[in-house]
Amino acid sequence: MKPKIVVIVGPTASGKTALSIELAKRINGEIISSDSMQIYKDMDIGTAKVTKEETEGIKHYLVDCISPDERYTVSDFKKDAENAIEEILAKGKTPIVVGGTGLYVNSLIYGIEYQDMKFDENYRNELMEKAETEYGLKELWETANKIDPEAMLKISKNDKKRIVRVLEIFKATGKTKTEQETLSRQNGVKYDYKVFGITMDREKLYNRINLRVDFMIEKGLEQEVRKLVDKYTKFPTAMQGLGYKEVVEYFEGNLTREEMIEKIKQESRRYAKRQLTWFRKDKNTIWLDSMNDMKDNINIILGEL
RNA sequence: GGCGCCUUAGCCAAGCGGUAAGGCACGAGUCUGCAAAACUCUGAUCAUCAGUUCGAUUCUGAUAGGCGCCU
Repeated sequence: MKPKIVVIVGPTASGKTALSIELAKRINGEIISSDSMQIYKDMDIGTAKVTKEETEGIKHYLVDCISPDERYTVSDFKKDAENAIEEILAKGKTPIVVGGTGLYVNSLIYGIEYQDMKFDENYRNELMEKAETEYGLKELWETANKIDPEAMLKISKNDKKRIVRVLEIFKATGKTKTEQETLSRQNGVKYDYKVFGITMDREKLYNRINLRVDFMIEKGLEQEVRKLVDKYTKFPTAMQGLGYKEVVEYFEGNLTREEMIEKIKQESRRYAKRQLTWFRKDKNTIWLDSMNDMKDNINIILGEL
């Protein structure tokens, strides 16, 4: 029988952290974060990373372990998360995967196997530069369409990132994206994942997000970003983090402080909406209302294990 | 009190006689190596009333609201 693994997903500010820690205490579990931004060091306030006190001694994996100037991707996550799962299982404990990055979560629950493939920075830059012009982008799309017409059926002609990706895969592996995806599904899923999603009345959620952003500012988000840009010179992905890029814009004088705060709130709300769209798609997810008593939600989870 | 200007979807904003560009937000959705990213879909009869006209958001007048200047 495959080991059972609890997965908790939900939009930002829905209360995933608190629920997961309570659950971990209850079932002798340890937590694996599936959050593409909390993985970075020196980014604590803006990512609402769990604090030492909040963990109540529960061990967290994949939090605070990558330098913001490093490149980290789903495939790294998949590998690291499975290692963590093995480590936790070896201790006789239960792994609890918690986080809001749908892409990362899917790599686990659908058992997607990523092939070894080196990242060619120059090639990407070259393609992205070409994609900047309307004609260049069209050309890239046509090239991609010759290589993998099946994949292009689902990719918009304006979707620079995905068009470029099709070409990157082909250059690096000689295989098409479609072939690559078939291979990625060969091995099947290793564990018995039980996915729980946290929901909340939309208006309440948006309210919580607004308050949380105000709190981040109060706690010194601006200083955190200042230190970050002073300490590191490049940010392959970390600067995509919500709240970070907006503060940088404010530093550069492109936004007033008020505008910056408003923008972080708005972008966070939109992010939460996209997360809900993502998680709703999986029909096996068991939904928990965040407004319920936490004990009740924990009991629902226990009932499924 | 006088003179002038303005009034287009939740917000910003083109059009200025032939039956309403665009951007943002909201909502819905996509998602296999940047994913807190990227991308897709989706809304109005033009402040109100009356007139001119084959036809008005576009012209005229009145009314309401706003802005500026003057006394």
